[in-house]
Amino acid sequence: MAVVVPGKPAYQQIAESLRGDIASGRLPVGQAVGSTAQLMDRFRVSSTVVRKAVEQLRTEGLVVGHPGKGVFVRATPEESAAEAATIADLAAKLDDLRAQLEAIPSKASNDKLTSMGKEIAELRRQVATLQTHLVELYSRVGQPYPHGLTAPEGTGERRIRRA
Amino acid sequence: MAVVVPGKPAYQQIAESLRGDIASGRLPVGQAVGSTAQLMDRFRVSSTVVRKAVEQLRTEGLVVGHPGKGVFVRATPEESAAEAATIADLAAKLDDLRAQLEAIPSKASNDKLTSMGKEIAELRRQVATLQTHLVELYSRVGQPYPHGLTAPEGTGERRIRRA
DNA sequence: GCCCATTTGTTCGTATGTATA
DNA sequence: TTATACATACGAACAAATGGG
Repeated sequence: MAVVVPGKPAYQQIAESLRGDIASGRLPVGQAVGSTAQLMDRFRVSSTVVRKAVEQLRTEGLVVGHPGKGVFVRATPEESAAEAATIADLAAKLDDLRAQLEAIPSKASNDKLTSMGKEIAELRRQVATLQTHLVELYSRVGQPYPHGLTAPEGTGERRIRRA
Repeated sequence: MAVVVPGKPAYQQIAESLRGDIASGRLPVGQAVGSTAQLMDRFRVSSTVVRKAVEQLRTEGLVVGHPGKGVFVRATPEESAAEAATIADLAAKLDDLRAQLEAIPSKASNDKLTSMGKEIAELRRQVATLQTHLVELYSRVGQPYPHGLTAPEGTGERRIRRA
């Protein structure tokens, strides 16, 4: 029987317990962590404590809740820590995404996909817009935009110009 | 009079309001944000909503609470944005988006184009979701979204022409 | 030192709205 | 429609820390 002991908030103990289950694999990704009622009975606490513990795991990116279905494991603590990080990582991922988008038309050009080329182009424009906004977000937080991540060339005349 | 309107959770609205006050300097670092009772009277909500809003700011690292004294501003959103973990969501969605982009060329080679059209539609939906999260990221920083793109409709090109 | 009001943090119970099955 | 489940919201209570009398 899982039990909470005094000396530390109950919701933190429950969060640590569930976090350990996720890290050890007893709660694999995609598995439901159990409903609020089940966790209440398991740890012998009120609904408030259970929801607060689950909410903490949700903010950590470990679980995700779906109304009417349940709360499911989304990632392990290691995965979540790798995903987290700074805006720099986000910028790098976005740059990779843009590079792949620009590579698509060349691969699909040998086929009769010209109609879909416009769709791809639209996707590229949207990604380029996202990157532009990300650059602005950089300036607002006072961080320098990492190395020579250039603006998209073929999709527009957008120039990344930072102070 | 600060008032919460329906359509969005009250605790989120209050958190955004206080976050904006911190970002604008109306609540400088070291300043008390006001007791729970004061915020209850100011926003006309229950103690639960106030505590949940303050708790969110605390998890964001903007404020720090001292029992018996009060809750005080710890850092500005810009300062806290560097180590903000709220970007984890954005990074995860970018990973999913990139994974689907990698799957496109293979599908174009050994599959029909009909399924590829659905893939493109799904991609566009995810890019739209990404934009939404970027808007949220802006709000967390305390700055309004520069505007120019909202939800995607049709294939109409959106032109981002901001100063 | 002692009491007491204030304040945060935690916990309890309950109710409502919405989404899913 | 009914039942389940999460998210939000209401109110209340207690412990711990702070500060004033």
